Amino acid sequence: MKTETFKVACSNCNLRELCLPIGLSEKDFQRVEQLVSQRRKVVRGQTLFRNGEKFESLYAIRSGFFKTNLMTEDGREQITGFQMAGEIMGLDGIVNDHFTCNAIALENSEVCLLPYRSIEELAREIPSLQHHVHKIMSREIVRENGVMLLLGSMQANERLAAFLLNLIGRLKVRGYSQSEMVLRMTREEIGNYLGLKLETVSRTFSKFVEDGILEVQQRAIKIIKPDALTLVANPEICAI
Amino acid sequence: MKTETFKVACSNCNLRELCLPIGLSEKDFQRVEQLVSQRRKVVRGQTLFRNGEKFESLYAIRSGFFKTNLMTEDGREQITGFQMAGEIMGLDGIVNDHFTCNAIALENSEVCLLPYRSIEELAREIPSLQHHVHKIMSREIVRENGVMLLLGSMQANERLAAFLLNLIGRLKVRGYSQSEMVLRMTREEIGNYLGLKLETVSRTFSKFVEDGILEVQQRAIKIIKPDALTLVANPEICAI
DNA sequence: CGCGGTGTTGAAAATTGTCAATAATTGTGG
DNA sequence: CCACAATTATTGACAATTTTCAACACCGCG
Repeated sequence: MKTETFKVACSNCNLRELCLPIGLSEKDFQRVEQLVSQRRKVVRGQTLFRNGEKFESLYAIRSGFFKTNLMTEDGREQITGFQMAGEIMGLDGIVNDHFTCNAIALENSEVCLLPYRSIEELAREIPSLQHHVHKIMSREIVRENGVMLLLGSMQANERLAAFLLNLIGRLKVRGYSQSEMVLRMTREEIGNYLGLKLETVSRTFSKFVEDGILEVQQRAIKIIKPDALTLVANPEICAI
Repeated sequence: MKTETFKVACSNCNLRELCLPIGLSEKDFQRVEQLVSQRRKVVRGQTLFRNGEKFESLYAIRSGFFKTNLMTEDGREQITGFQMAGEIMGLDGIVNDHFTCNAIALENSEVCLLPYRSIEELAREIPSLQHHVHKIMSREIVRENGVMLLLGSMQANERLAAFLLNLIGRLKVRGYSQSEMVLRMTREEIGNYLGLKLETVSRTFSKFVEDGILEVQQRAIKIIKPDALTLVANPEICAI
């Protein structure tokens, strides 16, 4: 639970265009960088923050992979998102000064602490930072809207296809292959996020392999026919 | 599509504690009020804003009732929320300067325009307004997390129970009865929001009536056993 | 090398969806 | 104000998708 302090956080971080607004002046950049003075390592399986805990910082993922989830009292889990490097966690904590979900590392990870009060202060002085914060929150709202569409209107194969395309797209932005990836989560976690049981996820993977759309070796996924996958995820195109 | 201009918007509005931060100084209150200088009437069925349209304002509902939805190209709809007086719409537009969903009035309504650039400016000068904006966005994120739990992990009867309790709770805050309400949406719209077909919604209503939990006359709902409804919505309590 | 966690697959069950008929309600125009 | 049409809601019978339960295979690690 200890938090190490570093001198410089952002200058040498190749994710800064994801975390920070572009076009900051040298001076403003330094002020923001000063704000991001603490990092924390989170080992696989460890909880970064949990429901009910006091909210004081947002967290930017420097490296690694997380899930956020809600747990009901009767033990049901609902995963609300998978987060990768450059993404921000903890926005749910702002409204009530307490986190309302849990964030758990799915691999050994490192996060930068973004003390919320300092962000507010600085955002008042740097308009582009202010707008950036708003955009990050708005983006999360739009993402969740998309998940609602997925959960509310799509079938198992459509959900999984959309999920895989989403993941690979985000990996592509970060410079990874757009055809291959290694999943960080179990079938059960995928199913949980998508509102399906793990067996359904497994079966759907098998069907995609049968159809020659994917190659699957456990968690290693290779997309053979990206267009076919897109077609499954977006039935509207199919209607042409 | 015309927008009328009024002198005073917030002073005489009994929803201001929902829209605006509390504890504003007289001076700051006036500045905020000046910002909210335009209103617009939206008749039942009319679209307030739609996907793709340029984003320039948030909208606060002064009176009436809305739904927001996503439409896929193949004609599928997903309702992402129902909004009532005092609630804010349009947060999805910030990230890309364009709305990503549609807002449709479910009854004759009136909204206040909150020009986004002006909000940003003023938020830089009034910390409590800044924090209030952040809280509104954070609250929306938390709400959507809850919907994900509902859609991903709950069964038809649980979904409907949670939905009804949510609606009646929000109405209660606004001074309405906590046991009776008139729904503003069709069974199809309820089902769409909850990831169910309208027949399933109808059947579930009938079952609740059978069990003596509700009285239902079309859209008029009376909650006879609120505890039983809570029990259906929150199975964890049942596990005691 | 064996064990625990993870993943796959089959068969049966359950929930929800689909299709269809009917009823109730609301809106519209004469 | 009434009649008719259109929309909305209810209910039944059957179908489809997904879940449940179970058995087994695979992988990584101590």
